Amino acid sequence: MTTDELLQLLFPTGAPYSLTPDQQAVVRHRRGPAWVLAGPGSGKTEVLSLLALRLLFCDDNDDGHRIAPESLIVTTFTEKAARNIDDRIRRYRDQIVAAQPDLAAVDLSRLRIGTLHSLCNDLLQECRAPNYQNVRLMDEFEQAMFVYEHVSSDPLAERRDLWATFSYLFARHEWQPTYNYAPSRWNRAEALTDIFNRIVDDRVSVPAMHARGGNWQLIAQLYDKYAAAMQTEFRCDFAHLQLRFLEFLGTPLGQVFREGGGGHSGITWVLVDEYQDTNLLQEEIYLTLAHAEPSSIVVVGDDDQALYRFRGGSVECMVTFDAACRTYLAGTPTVSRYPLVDNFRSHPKIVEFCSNYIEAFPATRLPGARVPNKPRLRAHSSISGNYQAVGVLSGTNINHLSTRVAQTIRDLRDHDIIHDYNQACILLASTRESPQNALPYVTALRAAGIDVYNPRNKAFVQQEEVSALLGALSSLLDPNGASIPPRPPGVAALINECRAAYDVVAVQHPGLRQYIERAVGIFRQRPGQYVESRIQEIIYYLLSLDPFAAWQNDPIRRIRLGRLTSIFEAFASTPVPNRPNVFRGNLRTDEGGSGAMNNLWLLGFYHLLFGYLSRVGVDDVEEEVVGAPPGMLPVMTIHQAKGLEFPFVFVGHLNRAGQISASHQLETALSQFPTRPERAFQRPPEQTRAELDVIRQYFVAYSRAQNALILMGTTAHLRAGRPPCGPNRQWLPNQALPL
DNA sequence: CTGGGTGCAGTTTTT
DNA sequence: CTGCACCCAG
Repeated sequence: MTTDELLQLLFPTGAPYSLTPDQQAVVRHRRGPAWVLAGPGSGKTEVLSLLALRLLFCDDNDDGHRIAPESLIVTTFTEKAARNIDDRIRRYRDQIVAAQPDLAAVDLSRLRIGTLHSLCNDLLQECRAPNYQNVRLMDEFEQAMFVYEHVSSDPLAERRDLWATFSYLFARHEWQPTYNYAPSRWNRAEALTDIFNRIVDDRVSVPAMHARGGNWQLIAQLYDKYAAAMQTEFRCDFAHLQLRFLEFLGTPLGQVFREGGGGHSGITWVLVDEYQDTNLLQEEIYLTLAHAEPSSIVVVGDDDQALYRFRGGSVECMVTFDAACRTYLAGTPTVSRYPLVDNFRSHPKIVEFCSNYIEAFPATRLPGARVPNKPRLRAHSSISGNYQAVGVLSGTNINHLSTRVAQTIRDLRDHDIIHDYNQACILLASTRESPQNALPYVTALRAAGIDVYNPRNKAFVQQEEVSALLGALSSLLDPNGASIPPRPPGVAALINECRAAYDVVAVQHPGLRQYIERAVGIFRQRPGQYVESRIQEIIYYLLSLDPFAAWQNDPIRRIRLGRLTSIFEAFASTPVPNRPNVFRGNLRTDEGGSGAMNNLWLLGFYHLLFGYLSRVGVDDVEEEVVGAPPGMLPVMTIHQAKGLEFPFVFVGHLNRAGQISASHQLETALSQFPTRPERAFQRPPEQTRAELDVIRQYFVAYSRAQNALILMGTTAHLRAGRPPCGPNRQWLPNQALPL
């Protein structure tokens, strides 16, 4: 099948939808590196999927053959986006095979498609990479626990003067450089975790840190200790997973994987979606994979939609992709540049608004902020009509504003402008239901009789079954609550909340209460001893008793309890240093015979487990289906809405200024030790980077809207004139919504 | 509409 | 402690 035949099959003449010449150019890309600059709603994922299909099914490729599925890597940043590409490829494949049954021989199960993390994990195991055998991959909580156990109590990490250099890693109320003591052990563990992840994601040279001496040398020593502990304990974190893969690519085995030989065909094409969220480590992986000529690597992204700096994402990788190719690739590669500027999603006024917005800020014109000479977006959707597609909704204060928003959405539904509440969406920086965040909106909406769908409200631990199980465990292991730490207050409050939740449940379920009382009695008779059972077994037993057993029949409650169990599992599986085969899950009773566990153990239990739950917050259960259930109005974070679209989009939190965060400061500090100096970026100052991050975040929010975009702000928000509202407010519509 | 005093609350995102 | 939101006086 030729490319022309493929396109004719999928988009027959006269069909309502066909590819534009710009899109076709990407699908027909022949060889070498390609840089696809895709604006919002430009069909970038579609184009990338079609390119993959062309490579797999068409025989008019550069070398006149179809690409073997295992020679093609298709990857992106989030699970959701990866599934999206996978679904599209499979759906089109069925159409192709229906028309040409002989193409059923193309085995898509061998296609390497997924997030980079999952590909690294799968490929390292498939290739039996020696540096990644029998390794347990740690999630964020396990990693922090691991650092707590193995690094944070090192005398080097207890030096106050060390932390004075990194004071920005601590919340103001946690620790300040003026204190005459070091930050708490748990705070140190979290700060070290941040630094270690950055070192790996940003390709920081640890030898250069050693050579610098002083505090940098201390950090380098602590990092080495962490890396060594992971080796001996057979653990790996997310960042090191990718580093292991990069190391593997440099070995002889890895070279066979890349370039073929011994029955393998090698990797010939690398397609990357959401490239604006790539970091330096990932960049090096992609370009190492594509190193050999003709280096067919296709990256697709929008530098204006970069959202993930906190995770090491460097928009500079997208902005300077041409320079990266010259650094890493063999020969002198020509980078083909494909702008996709046609927007198929939004009303022309919204498209114009978004273009004006992104160009209104002087910061976006600084070198390095955006891809040079990027063309403006062009409206190309079927949505039209001469109505006010972009408007402002304001109020004197947040409650007044929320009431008007709720009333407006109610009116949209009552007048059948939308047929279901899930055709509208409220986008906020944070959907936590606290007074500063989503609470006023959610309260006003519920008062107006609108059901709200807000799964990312961090309310997980507030759910009855979760707090009751935590409370039951606390009551079993610490019957009088004697070991509850008074500080930090948030942790103590959470523990007491959970115990109160258990008390309520215990009254109605004598079986549960009796089991716990019996267990306390047994512990009392065996002071100072290790207990036969581990904490996991106690939890499974508790789950077999009512009300937990009955709650397992409710699908949502069962998922919540499952999630809590896996958090316990992470907690319990952390090895205790210098004690072979002893884990946090092993229990030892108190010397005094009080029925409680060993006091030190309990402090860890409270500080680590409850501390984690109270500080980080765990999101409540989310539906697998994207978008809100029928009849419910979604309240979402902007990150969550990435890649989605809604007819009516309401955007709030227009007062969020660009705050310099720990990420920005760590990024600056570590950039003095580049592993690859030729890829060290000339970045704008921190304040400008922070401002650009906010501008981009709200660009994502605004470009979600199909039919109408409504900006929500109090008069004070709108007057403050900070991004995302200012400083040049010419782009703001001068007409408020009538109400 | 703006500036200042008072009072309250206390990041967010993912693998 | 700081920084914001809100309210009120001009």
